[in-house]
Amino acid sequence: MKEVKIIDHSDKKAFLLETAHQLFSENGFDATSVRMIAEKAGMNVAMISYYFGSKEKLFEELLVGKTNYMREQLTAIVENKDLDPWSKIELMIDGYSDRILTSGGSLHKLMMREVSLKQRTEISNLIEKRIMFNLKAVHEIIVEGIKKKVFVHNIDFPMLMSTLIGTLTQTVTSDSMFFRFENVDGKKHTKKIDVNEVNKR
Amino acid sequence: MKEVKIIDHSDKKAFLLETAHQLFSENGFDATSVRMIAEKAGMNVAMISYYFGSKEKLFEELLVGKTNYMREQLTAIVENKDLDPWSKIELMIDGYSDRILTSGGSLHKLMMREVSLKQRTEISNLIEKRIMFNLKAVHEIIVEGIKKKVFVHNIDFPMLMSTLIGTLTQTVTSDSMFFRFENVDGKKHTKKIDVNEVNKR
DNA sequence: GAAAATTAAACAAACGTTTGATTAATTTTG
DNA sequence: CAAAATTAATCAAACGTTTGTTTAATTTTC
Repeated sequence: MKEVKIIDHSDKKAFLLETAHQLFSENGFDATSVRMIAEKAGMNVAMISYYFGSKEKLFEELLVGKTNYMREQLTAIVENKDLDPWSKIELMIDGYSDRILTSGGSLHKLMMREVSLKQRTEISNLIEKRIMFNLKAVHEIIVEGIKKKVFVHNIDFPMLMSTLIGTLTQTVTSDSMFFRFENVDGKKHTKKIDVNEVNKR
Repeated sequence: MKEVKIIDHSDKKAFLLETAHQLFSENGFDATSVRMIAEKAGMNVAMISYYFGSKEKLFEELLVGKTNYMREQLTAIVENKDLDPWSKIELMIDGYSDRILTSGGSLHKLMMREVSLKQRTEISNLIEKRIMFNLKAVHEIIVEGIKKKVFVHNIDFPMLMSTLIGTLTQTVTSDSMFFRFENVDGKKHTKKIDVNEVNKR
């Protein structure tokens, strides 16, 4: 009889993914070799091909996995009838900051870097698709807000998003530069200012 | 006899630099091989080592050369006594947009990508040094503006610069995404909005 | 004809991936 | 239930390419 067949090759697979995530974030996709990943994970190189098929596939799986959670969370916020547009926006930004920007390897930085290279078209398209989904969610909220007259109408949506995401990316990417000047008080600063940023619109 | 000498000796070096600039921008540093550069430039691979010593040195020389012009232009603006702070800011942004963002291979994108990888520390530091110089210039203008009471005081400078540069970078990097939504009317749009952005502060 | 420029060829190192063997666990047989 | 067959996981080694760089020979230049 067939009981519960828990072949837990998900443990090692997950660990490989997490290790790759870290290394990709630090060095980028190209400069991270499969041997580096395997070594840091304490496993054999062949396991990467064995589990994922290829280095690119590993990256894709990493991307899909990491963005899935946020995806769910996002749709939940959008479809929640009990929240007004303002709260939705705030919840969204909070979630984004916490989960994507600050989490260990900074997935956001990694994604932005890869999408800026049109070289690996497969991966770029995958990332774009995922980001577009989130953009649509934000767009919906804003449209709803306009309809309910909570927002001033005629917002330049592309520009707003460029500003928002751009600022976040920039802050994460090169805090070492800009914040070498003065009055820094940590990461919370960023989030707050960004909410204000939205408010101004 | 040699009539028109179309091929100037020093031109080849410059041509290599220009070709490398284009390829680096498209594919990134890692994914651009010296053979690609040489082939596209119609020269032998060994010429890169011959002229520059190494691939990294080529990149550094490219960086220094491309940023030097802007550097001069920038100091000229800052030290110009006939300009009020507002004009200076506008001139600066105009110059930046035209020369860095829109020019062929987008040096800006390339620099931002490389600085976000702390991997090649030599190059990262070089880029950071160059950018810091420009930041200081902008900072001076703002300080001057505050002293002359033209700007509202207490500007959060790091945040301002993050917003500004971040937005620009984002727009250049992924216009394909954000502007897939609506009301786009070209690149001029970006520049204008950014000036307004500054105005708001 | 010496110096500089340019070339083809070769270099070791690193890359991602495949292979064939080995182990251990599980399932199928008789 | 034990023996045989099958499966999944893991490994070291090697695969063929490609990488950046160097060498040594040849051509171009002045």
